Amino acid sequence: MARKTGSHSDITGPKVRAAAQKLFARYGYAAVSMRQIAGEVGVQAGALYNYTPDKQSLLFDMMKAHMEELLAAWEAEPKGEGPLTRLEAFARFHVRFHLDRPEAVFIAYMELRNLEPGNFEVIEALRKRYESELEAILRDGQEAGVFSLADSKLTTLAVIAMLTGVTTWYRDEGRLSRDRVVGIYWNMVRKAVGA
Amino acid sequence: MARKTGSHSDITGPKVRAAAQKLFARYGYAAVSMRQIAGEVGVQAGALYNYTPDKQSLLFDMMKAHMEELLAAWEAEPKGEGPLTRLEAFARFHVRFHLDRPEAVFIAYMELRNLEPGNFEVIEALRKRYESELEAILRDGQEAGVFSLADSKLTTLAVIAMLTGVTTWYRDEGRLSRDRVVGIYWNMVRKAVGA
DNA sequence: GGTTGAACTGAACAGCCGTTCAGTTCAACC
DNA sequence: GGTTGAACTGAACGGCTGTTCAGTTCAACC
Repeated sequence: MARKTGSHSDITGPKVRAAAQKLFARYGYAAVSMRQIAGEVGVQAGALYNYTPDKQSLLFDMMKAHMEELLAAWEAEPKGEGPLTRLEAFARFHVRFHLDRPEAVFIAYMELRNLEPGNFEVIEALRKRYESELEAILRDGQEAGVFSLADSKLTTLAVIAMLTGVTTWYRDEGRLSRDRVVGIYWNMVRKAVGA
Repeated sequence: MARKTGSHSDITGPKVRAAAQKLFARYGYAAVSMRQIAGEVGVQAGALYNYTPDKQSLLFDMMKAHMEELLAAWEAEPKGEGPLTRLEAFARFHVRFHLDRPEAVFIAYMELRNLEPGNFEVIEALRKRYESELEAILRDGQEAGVFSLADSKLTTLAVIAMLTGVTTWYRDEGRLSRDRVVGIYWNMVRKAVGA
């Protein structure tokens, strides 16, 4: 029988994940100990094992959730018609989504090598599925004569690298507003694909 | 009196740096132990301390050397006249330089957070000096009416992110030759800045 | 061929690692 | 108010960490 109050698992569980995300993003997975995470949450290290089977799962679950959220959010995004409109939707969506989750993004790009082989494959597959969304748009636009690309695969990776790079420097208190940054990135992408 | 043969320090020293670079790039600084590095070199862990005062210096010296090599190489690069020519020189140089040193580049971008504060500042300053080289070109081109930029600072970071991204996917055995890749990236940069 | 000293070994140091688990706490229920 | 069980503590496990250092090796020199 589930208790309503007095039960902390639905509070501590998210706290554990939040603490792990914060610390992994700041210091890196390998440099963060379970005791540090526990300290951030306010419990002893042993208590963490009520919420995760091990440290690796903490990383993997967080990365998997991030990638699935990314794919689901893009699927739910209104995309409009035609390659140019869809590319604009993608560019704006990508920058906004990444600006909203700087920690998760940082971890997703930095901690791939700390995943055990089986876990790595899962995340890698999700990442490729996302990349193929952009590549499909670029190929469609290329065939329709809307874009002018030397190589759609290379362009896909170059565009994603450029857009994702926003997280390395953007700060909310900064000189440029979010909307302005999103608009500038979209403009650069548009020009880069020759549209 | 320095011995000519029989002395291994001029062999082991570079070996240590090479092993550290290889392992840091593959598994990350925090995940690599001094015993692993020693094993790669073929000595015991204690012997490493003939070549570095500590593990942190191994990382810092390698990153500092990389950044200084980057700046020196760019300084030595023939740049030509005018913003467009200089931008082309920069783009081609950047991609080529980074393709030649995938491990050092990877470490320089991934291990910043594992630098002690004082060391971090040094590397950060070198990185900013390099970025300002590109920004100067972009501002000159903007003022000369050759480029069309929404924001020179943002464009600087976006261009560098795009160009550096090449190291995440390029493989020598791949579909596209180095020269072809360099040319495609330059073309995307050129279009992105509106030239 | 005896001496020197750079290079290296191998063991030890204190301390932290991820993980386990018997025992304690205490709100929620009967 | 006694019982239950989820949540958590605190100590322990073996093993690994970066670093130190007395002792060994051995090529190069006098």
